[in-house]
Amino acid sequence: MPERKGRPNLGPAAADQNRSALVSAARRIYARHGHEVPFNTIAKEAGVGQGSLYRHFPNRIALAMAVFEENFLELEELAREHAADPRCFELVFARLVRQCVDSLGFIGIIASAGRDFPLDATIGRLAAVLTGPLDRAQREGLLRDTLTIDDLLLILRMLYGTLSHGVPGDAGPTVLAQRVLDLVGLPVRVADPPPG
Amino acid sequence: MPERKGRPNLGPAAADQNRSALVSAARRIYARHGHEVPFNTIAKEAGVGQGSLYRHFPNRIALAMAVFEENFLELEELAREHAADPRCFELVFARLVRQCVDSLGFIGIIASAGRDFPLDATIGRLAAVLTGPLDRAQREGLLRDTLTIDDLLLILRMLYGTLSHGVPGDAGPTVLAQRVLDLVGLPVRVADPPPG
Amino acid sequence: MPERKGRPNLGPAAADQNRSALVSAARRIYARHGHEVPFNTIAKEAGVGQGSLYRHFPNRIALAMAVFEENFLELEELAREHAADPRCFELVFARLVRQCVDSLGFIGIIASAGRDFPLDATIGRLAAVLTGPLDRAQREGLLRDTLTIDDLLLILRMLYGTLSHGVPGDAGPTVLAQRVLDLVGLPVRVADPPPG
Amino acid sequence: MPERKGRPNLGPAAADQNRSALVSAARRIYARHGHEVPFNTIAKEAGVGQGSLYRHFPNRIALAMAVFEENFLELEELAREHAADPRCFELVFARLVRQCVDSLGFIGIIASAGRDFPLDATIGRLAAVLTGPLDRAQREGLLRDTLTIDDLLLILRMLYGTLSHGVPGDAGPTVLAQRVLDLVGLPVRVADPPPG
DNA sequence: GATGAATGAGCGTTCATTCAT
DNA sequence: TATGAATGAACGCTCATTCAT
Repeated sequence: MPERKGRPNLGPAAADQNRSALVSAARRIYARHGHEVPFNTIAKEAGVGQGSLYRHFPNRIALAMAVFEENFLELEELAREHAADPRCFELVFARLVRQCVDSLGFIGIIASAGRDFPLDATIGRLAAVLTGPLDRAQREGLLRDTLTIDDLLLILRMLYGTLSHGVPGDAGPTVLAQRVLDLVGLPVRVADPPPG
Repeated sequence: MPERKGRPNLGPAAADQNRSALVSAARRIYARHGHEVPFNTIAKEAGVGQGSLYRHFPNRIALAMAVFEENFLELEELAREHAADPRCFELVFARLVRQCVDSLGFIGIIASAGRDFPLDATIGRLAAVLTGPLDRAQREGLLRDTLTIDDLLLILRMLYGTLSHGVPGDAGPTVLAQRVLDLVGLPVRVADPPPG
Repeated sequence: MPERKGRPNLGPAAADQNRSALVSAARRIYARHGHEVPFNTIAKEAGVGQGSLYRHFPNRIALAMAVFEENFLELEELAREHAADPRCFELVFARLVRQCVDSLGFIGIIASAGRDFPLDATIGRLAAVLTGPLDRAQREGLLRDTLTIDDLLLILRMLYGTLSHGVPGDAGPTVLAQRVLDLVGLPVRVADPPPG
Repeated sequence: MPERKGRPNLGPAAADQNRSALVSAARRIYARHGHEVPFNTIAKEAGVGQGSLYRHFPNRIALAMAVFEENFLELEELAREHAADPRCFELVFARLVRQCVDSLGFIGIIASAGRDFPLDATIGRLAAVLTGPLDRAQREGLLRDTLTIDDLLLILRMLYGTLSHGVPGDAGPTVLAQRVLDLVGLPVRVADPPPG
């Protein structure tokens, strides 16, 4: 007489559903409570057993990587689509900032992983998406010539660092991000968050 | 059945020594491991019992406050001494940046205290030290007129945010801080850390 | 790095077993050492991890409540069964006294919870079980008319108070309880404890 | 340059003062918070160093004993003064009840000392004070003949037990004590507490 | 594959007791 | 003798991780 109570066991069929439920639960939870919530909070929010969480993502880093993968794909596609557009840089960077704002928790996981996580590949991939658009923007005279990829990476880090420490009376993260970009003199307009 | 062996009890005379031993142990530990180390790691590093740690600093925030108090006094004295100097702003801000670099862990404590710690007084005090020097520097034409106190506070936050998430292959924090200042266009030269 | 050796994990199937093991361990431990033993002594006695103790009973009060619930059900059933019996009061009250003797530790938890535990509902439920039998016994002339429900509650409190402070050379609790009842002139005979 | 701060060290002269300050601080504290307050709370309330507390009373039991000694002297004197009075029992017992109400905390110390404290001597002394008055009262027909010294001791225990577990909405202890005495049929009127 | 109970190491904190001054 | 700082064992509780079903 199995399955007496609790969530029904839907069997293997539910695997994919569970996986995405976990990712979006993580987005919600991390946005609300930061990345230091007990790991199984996410399982609960996703309506999934704790074992399933561990099966899909053996640790927090794996979860973050999954989100980054989505983010990268989106970014790379955007860059490809607008390769010919002189304003490509602004488009891509604005989207990147948007992602950064939306994925604070996942970045936080990586940030606090320290040497447990080799950052090089991720940074390389980020540099790769940005290089083309940056060059182009500089050739068009839309961006000062002295700005390097490393500067952009540092700016991203500043952005994350600034946003990651919420303060009671803060302006919303979008507004704050815009102020940061303005202060470093980057002519990029942060888009509003997607509705929902 | 306490105190059977181990550390000798040096008596009340050691109180002040212990207090400063705790503060400097905290500086060391936080610099090496971030502000999330178990609290009593600090007691161990200071060579002091856990109870003494709690006697001197009933919680992490109290420890941070003690350090901030020292920092503020130093800053306020510096501002007073150089009130007449046109380069006062640079001196004070450079020192502030230095303190920020050296006190990352303590700032981290406050940053993660959230609503448990009323930030207003601290921010007000910071604004108060900076206002005079900022005005003066702008009158002297050493700083662009559009820069507000709020911008400075945001820059400090960016600075802290950037430094607070150490990354394996990082340049030293001093170098990183300098790059941040350069990126936001603040003509301030970060001093080298005091030896020792 | 949990669960490297030691107790085997018997899986969820053991949940119910564990729960009752905890309750009966608590009965044993509280009887032997009073309700102020470290909470996880009970886990150890039950042969169960500390986490399981907290899963089943998030705090001492929850443990006491579980026992009271059992006790109340027993009492209410007894009252129902013997509703027609003129000696119903004696039966019910004797059982109640028996429970009181056997559950001293759990009562102690509640008694020391102070304002953390709203006693009203529990007292109300107790009053409810006793009212019918009391009336009946008075109508039958088996009990003096002046005795109120409040008196009964006070007697119970006296009983608990008396038993709760064990004294080295004490007579057994059953004997002591009987002496208390005799002193207050309640014609109730305390049953012997159930064997085992 | 001794005595830089804090309470002045008055030297040996203050010994007696300190001792009584400690006892009356203990009365206040125990009345307000029960006997489980941290031991040095009493030193603080007395305005005395923690070392002095331990010098005068090496443990809680010693403190309780000191109070009991006072109580016994008072009781014995009262019994002696009124030896000829037929109402001696009532006087003495009422006073005893009053002491019991006022010294709940100290009794609690003893009650929770278990086997660490040999109760026999204390009980013997109590029995000794009560025997004469009890006999006399029975001879006078003021008390039922069946009442033994052991009954009286049990009544005291019931009294303490009842009062020791405060309950949020309780009537004052004096009122409660009276109800207990009435329930056990002891014709004794509990005096009001001494003012102050 | 999914479920969720079980495990126990580890951190924060308190407090009894000691002891240099 | 008085003072009060120092010590560290012990408890409450959380949560990462494992594993029987």
